[in-house]
Amino acid sequence: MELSKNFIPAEAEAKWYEHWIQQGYFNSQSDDRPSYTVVIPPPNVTGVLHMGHCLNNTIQDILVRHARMSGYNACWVPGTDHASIATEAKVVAMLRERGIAKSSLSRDEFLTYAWEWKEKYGGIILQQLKKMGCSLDWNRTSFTMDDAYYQSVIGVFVDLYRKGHIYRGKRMINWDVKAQTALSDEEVIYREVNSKLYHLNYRIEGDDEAARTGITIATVRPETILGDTAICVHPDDLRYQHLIGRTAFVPLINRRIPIIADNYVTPDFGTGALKVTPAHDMNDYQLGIKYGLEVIDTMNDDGTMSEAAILFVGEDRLEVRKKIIPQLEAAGNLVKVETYVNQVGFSERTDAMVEPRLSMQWWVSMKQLAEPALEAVMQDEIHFHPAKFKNLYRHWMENIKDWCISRQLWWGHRIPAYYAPDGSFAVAKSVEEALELLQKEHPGLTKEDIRQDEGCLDTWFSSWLWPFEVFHGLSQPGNKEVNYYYPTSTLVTAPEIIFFWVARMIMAGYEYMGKLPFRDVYFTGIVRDKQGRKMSKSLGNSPDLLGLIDQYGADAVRFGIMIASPAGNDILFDEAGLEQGRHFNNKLWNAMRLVHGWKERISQDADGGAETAFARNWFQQRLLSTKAEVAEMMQQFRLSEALKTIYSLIWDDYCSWYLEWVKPGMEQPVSQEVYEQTVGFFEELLHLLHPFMPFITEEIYHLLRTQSTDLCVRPYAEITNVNEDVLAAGSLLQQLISALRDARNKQQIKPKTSIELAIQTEHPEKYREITHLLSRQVNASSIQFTSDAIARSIVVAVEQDRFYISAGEIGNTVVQKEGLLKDLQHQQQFLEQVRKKLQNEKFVNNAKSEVIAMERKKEADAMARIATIESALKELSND
RNA sequence: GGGAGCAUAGCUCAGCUGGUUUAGAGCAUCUGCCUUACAAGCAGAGGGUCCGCGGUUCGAACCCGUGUGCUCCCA
Repeated sequence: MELSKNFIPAEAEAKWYEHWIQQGYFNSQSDDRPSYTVVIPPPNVTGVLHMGHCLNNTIQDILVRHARMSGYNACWVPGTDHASIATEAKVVAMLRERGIAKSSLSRDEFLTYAWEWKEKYGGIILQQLKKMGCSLDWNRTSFTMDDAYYQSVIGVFVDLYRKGHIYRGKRMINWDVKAQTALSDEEVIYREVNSKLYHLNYRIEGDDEAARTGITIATVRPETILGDTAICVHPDDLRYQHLIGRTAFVPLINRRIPIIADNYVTPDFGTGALKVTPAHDMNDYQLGIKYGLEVIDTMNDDGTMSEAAILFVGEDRLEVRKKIIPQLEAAGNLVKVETYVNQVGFSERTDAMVEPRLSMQWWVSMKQLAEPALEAVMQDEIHFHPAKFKNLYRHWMENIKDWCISRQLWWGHRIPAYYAPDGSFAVAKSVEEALELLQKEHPGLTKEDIRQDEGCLDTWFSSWLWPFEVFHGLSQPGNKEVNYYYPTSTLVTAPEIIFFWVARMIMAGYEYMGKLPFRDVYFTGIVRDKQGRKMSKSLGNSPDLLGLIDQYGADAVRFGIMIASPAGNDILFDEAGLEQGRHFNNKLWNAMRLVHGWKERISQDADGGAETAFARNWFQQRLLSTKAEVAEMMQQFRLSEALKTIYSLIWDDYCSWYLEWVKPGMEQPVSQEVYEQTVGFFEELLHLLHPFMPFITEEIYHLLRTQSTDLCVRPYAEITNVNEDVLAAGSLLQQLISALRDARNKQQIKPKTSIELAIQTEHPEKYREITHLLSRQVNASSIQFTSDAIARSIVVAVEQDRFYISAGEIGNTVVQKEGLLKDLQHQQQFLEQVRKKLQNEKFVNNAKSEVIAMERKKEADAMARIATIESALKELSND
């Protein structure tokens, strides 16, 4: 078979993904193996794959593939959430393009269009995950608005309402004027904005000095003065003492408002006098309650001024903000204008400037639900990786606020509350049930008389059920599937959604399943660009992931993103990482080509067997010990380190050392034994790497030799004990080869020039087995043992032994001498440090015996090296 | 204003319970090699007051305190 010079990712990726799917490897059915379950954090149905998804899903795939090969029944559930605000915005945009206004449609008509949109564009992201090699069980694809799921969400609402955890209340909320819906606190993004701080003077009732002077407040939202119902000052503020209790007039409309005192006011901000607008500011609202102030809502749903504003009715509040100033100036109320930078909230979905607003909404009271959820994490029933997120979690859970779950949207789970004409309402799963409930109070009521709440529920109110409802844990309680797969094993997510998703899933898990939803939570970092900026659509710094996969291959992309991403630390995305991944592909490919080429050179009479025994024995142990290390790292979710370890095992140990050691000479035959073992090692390396880079490993696995099964489902073998002596002998050899090569380099001995090597040691048996290896690796024509120094040679010291290099002409004694002197100084300093330790009685008494033994060996080695260097120096001066 | 985190080579970062030949990797740099697996490569090298200052300890990059600088989250 003809092998291409380089690995071609696109072909292998398409081929193997299809094969895996055909074989049904990713489909899980409950059986008697232990389960390893992961539910995907459902991406928005509107979403397309970005770097965050890439990182997150690569990690999940690594965990799932690793579990699958470790004997677990691995199940990774895909799906999407309905993303009510984002999807509704997309649908509205689609309708606009077709010339249809949402307001011209009935709810049902609109939803028909929405489903049409969802079927057509929704879930593109799931197709993209396949490109990355994600081993998801596609038979289980879930959606938060699937029929059964929908009913479960409604059921939970009704249940929580009946338990008293859900209530309806008029409260201050964040209002998105574009989407015309309430937003939860988490959906508001605060940004610094250059604003203007207007100083406005309010006239005061009366005709004394104070009244003539008036009182000056400062505001960045002058249009809200139309809703002012008080002015507040600090009770200790000497400037305003005499005004407390008097009456001021709102400019332009001359509403009479009281001047009150409360220590909420910061005297040194602005003028120290605060205008109070209870309907349009969170804090003002609290003041309003405290002092029984009137609440005047001056804004309509769409952000225009309402009738209550008296002026500018029907005009947008941001327009009014500009237009009101000349009028205030003309009326003599404008004192001055300052520039001012403040934090302003914007809608995460529509980017509209969010208006705090008083509104009737549905709430979940969180305190009781939070308790077991906090406990579970603090008691390590659920493990966070890294654990530092426990602090963050605790802080939030201990200061938890009620959750606003209603949204004034149509796309989503419609709130199951039904109103009678008089405004009384019932919460029930169906209109019939609601009618029954309402009829208790209103006997004559008919179905036609009652109407369902127009709003729908926050998307998170459905996704908090995800870990069990994807297995129908609520819709078919206690079914076989949920019993088997729940609690799930590991949740992989971004720390950004620790509150609105992770915490709430934990609450729902305990509330509805009576059990934790997952045992481990792995928090990924946030993917940033090279300059450390968060990736975002508006910055346009998000690379096109599918383009990168085309360019580098999925394995290289997975490698690139994983190699630089320790758990919980942000990663600066750099294409250099992907390049490294591509180089690694190339390395693997070429190692395969080398080994592959030996197949035709296998010969019964080849005498490679004995010669390479040392190398094979060493690598076997090296492989074993690395496998143990990797297993340990996987256990601890140190995935990036595990990958680095495997990378180095393959590149350095296998390719650079092992293959060079066992490689037959030019045109030389290779023994069956060496060939088999080398291929076997290679397979194990691919096996170890497979969860990280599934495509190339599967491809090479099958190119190496005919396989009875696929790598994808090959189980890992038990890890046996490691022979440390063999490892030590190997690393001694490596050290020796490097030192001799270094000496050759420093003396500028050309690679092609062979040397003669003499070894002076008290333990020649240490080297007997490796002399032929050594001679090949350092290009020595002969190796002998000597009891005396060799004249006119370069001496190299390794541990307590000396190695003399002789070559045709060894030139530069000056360079050699300089090098030796530098090394001598280094060794002496080192020895001094070691001795200082050993002479310290407290050290000798307190330290562990292994540590002391190590120090003694360091001392002996250093002394031997110093002696070697000194004698070499003497030789040089004799010349 | 409240909370959390980070600071290690030119750059990006590892370094788990304090002791592993006076701190590791990748990239970048330098030297020598087109050695028929791989120049997307090979063999080597240089490069660090582990942010400053105190402390605990026989021993600190690691633990404690403090200062400085940066980042994030919440209001």
